[in-house]
Amino acid sequence: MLEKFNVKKIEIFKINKEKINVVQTLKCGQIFSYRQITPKNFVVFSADKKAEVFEKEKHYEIASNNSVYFKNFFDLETDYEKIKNELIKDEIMIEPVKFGSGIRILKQNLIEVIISFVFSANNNIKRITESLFLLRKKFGSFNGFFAFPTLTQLSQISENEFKEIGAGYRSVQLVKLIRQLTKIDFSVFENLGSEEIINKLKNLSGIGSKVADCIMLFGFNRTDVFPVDIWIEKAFVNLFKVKKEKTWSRVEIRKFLIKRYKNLSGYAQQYLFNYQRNF
DNA sequence: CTCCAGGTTGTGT
DNA sequence: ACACAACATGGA
Repeated sequence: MLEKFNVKKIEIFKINKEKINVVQTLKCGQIFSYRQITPKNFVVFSADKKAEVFEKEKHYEIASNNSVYFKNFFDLETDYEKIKNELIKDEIMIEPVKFGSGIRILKQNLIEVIISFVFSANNNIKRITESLFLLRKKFGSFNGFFAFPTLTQLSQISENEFKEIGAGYRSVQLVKLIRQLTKIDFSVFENLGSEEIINKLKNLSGIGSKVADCIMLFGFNRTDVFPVDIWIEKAFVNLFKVKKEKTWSRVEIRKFLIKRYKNLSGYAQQYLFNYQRNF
């Protein structure tokens, strides 16, 4: 019946709550493209795909016509118990890990992550979310919902149109950035070391050290990076017993934390960010 | 009115 | 290499 109209069938799959806390995962700042309908019902958008999440007693029901994509998206294969047990060997991490124990790092769409985190610079989450919603609504394809604009669609957007959706002074950077992105073959990035990719990213308009690290973590799923923003600065001062006379730069904080958490830095960052922001 | 928000950039030393 | 003001915008 549905096939006649070339509509993919909506599938439902379940995720045990041991595996993930969807509320924590969506609200910890890594993703801007979701909506909370009721306390137990969320809609998540990624690129041109959509999933609806229903919280039940002991599991979540995920309804989507891209179930394969979202099974990967929620990062269900990674052994977070192992990661958390390793991290809490550091006493400082015990509370943050306990507080955000259901957080998973989502495997998001690369272009969406890049554009989203350029919007995030010197901005607040409420405004970022609103701007990105308007971006999808005004420039994304509609197929029951508004998809994130493709690179081709993004490259049609003018500086003024970016200003209209609240991008502010980032509008110039975004237009430049998108032009640069169209000339990049990201498939070769997979084989590069993290520092190499970061250097390439930092050459792009609107991308500095922190946004580059976010792209690494949320777009490339590299966990040997540590995005240091205002909240990590606060967490660092509050939780780590460092000399108070010295004022630590973000570069120094990043280096200190990566040396401490190594290839688990990205996970540690999410726990600390979430703890500092929401506790 | 001033300060802040998941910072980056250009310019100065 | 590091420091620092300027940069839109809406909310507190």
